[in-house]
Amino acid sequence: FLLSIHGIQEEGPPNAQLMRLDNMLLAEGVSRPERRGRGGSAAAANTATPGGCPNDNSLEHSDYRAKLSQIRQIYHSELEKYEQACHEFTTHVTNLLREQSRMRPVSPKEIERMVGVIHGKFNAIQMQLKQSTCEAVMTLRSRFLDARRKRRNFSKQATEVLNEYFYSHLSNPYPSEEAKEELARRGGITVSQVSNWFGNKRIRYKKNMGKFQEEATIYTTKMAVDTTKIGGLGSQASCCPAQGPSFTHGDLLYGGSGGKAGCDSAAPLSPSAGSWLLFWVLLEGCGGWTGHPGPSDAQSLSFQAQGSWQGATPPVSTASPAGDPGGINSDASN
DNA sequence: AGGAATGATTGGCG
DNA sequence: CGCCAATCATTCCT
Repeated sequence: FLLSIHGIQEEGPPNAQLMRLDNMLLAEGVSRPERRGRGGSAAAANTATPGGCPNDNSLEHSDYRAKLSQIRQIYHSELEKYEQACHEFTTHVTNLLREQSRMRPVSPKEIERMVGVIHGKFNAIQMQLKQSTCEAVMTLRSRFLDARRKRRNFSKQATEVLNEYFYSHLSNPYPSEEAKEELARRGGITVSQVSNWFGNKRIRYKKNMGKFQEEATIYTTKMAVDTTKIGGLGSQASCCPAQGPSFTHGDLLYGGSGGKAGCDSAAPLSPSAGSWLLFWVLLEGCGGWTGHPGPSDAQSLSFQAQGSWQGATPPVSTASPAGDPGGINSDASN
């Protein structure tokens, strides 16, 4: 008899929110499809059911699913508890009123009203439960599904491969789709990870080339050795900084403001380096990355002049770590 | 603990 | 659509 009353707790405004919560819980697979369609007792048998998440074809979120399942379990056990309590309370109050009806007139209307109030209270509690469950799910989602939170550094192999390509195509570090696939394959990562890596690398290299000098020399020399360059001159071909031996970090610097994107804009470079850089610039067709990815993909002169792709970055100069010359590699062999 | 490094995401642009 | 720049969030390193 207790499910006969249903009209009373039809609150207007908060209903929308409740709908939202219900929908979300449903979407997350937290609440069951049938939910509380019927009276209180319906929810009994579902606590332990493990399966049931519909569209969750998870790849590796077993952990996520475990946590979600935990949330669901708590949600249902709480929900059941509330419904049971509601039921008990309702019968209790009903009985009480019925008993009182022997002493004084108690209209059925009054009973109904009472029951309605009780249900309203318990619904409010359920509402809170749903809300907090939603919050928990949201938190969980952001914790597990947001890939940023699961970042792992790439393997040595992957960074090796990527850096190798980057520094050997420094003049135009924009791998084609095929190249990306190849790099992804060799590094054991995905193509989009390769793209991300190059995006990050370009911007960070450009932003602070000094930081990458060592790395650059490492990879360029490695490359040079690897390719068993042309002749004795090969070593210089790897350009200025590749000459690791002469000094630890190339400390040559480059007037930050100088280079503009123009082909022969190398003029304002430091005096000693100017000729070399100009040479390389010309040799490279002065292609900056920013310009055209075009034909400059020649088998990679491993070096390029600064003027090229990062030329357009004004803000660099201040950023350099205290006292560190914004050093770019430039020729220092003399 | 705190900062540097680093992978991923977001918004804007051509 | 790919890129850049800024930003986030985590991991690594001291």
